[in-house]
Amino acid sequence: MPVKKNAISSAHPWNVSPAEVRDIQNRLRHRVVLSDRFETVRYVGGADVGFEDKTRITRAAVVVLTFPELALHEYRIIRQATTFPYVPGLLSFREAPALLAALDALEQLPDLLLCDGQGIAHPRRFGIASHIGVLTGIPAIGVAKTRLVGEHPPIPLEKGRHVPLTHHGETIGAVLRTRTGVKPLFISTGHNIGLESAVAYVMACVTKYRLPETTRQAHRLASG
DNA sequence: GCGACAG
DNA sequence: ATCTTGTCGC
Repeated sequence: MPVKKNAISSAHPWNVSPAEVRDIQNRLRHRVVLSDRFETVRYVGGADVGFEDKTRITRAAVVVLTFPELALHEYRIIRQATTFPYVPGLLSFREAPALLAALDALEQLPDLLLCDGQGIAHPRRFGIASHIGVLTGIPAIGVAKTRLVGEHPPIPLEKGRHVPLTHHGETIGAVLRTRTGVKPLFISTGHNIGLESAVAYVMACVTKYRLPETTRQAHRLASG
């Protein structure tokens, strides 16, 4: 029997060139919602991507954990040919297709999704977390390990402390210390969630490591 | 023209 | 991201 095709990827073209993708981002950026649009969170998801065969194969992993226990409930791994190069600012066109396919295969969609990468802390305010959030409607948070754009003051060393990340005079995210004395994480709204809530949920998903359990587990599966 | 630059 | 060993520090 034919495999059911991903409803989202079939409705949105991914076979585009680096020249026309910025227009797509500028067209979709206006759909991003910066406030909480969800109720009780029972399942939190984590999404990450890894590569095989010298980046020829994209390996996307999505995990669903119970919240607030953070126990693994379900996970999905999708492998497919890589079709887009890595270009700063265009990450979603390289990684989102496989991630959407993995999300589409889930039995239980998460109430909140933590994505590896930026949300609106992006040149055109449309990083991968926003892209996935807008296309799926799932509240999403951008959790990046390093900065793409923006400036910020020094961050206090204590766990939980955070400072605003600004760009062109506007707050686009927060630089969060998830563990005392450890390199901070760059948090930003992806879609359907406010920044303060995003920071709180990320901290609620952190146990004893710098990265939240969602991203840690997704990363573990995306690597092999 | 010279740097910066998610994963 | 991926290719890779040892090493510094709590």
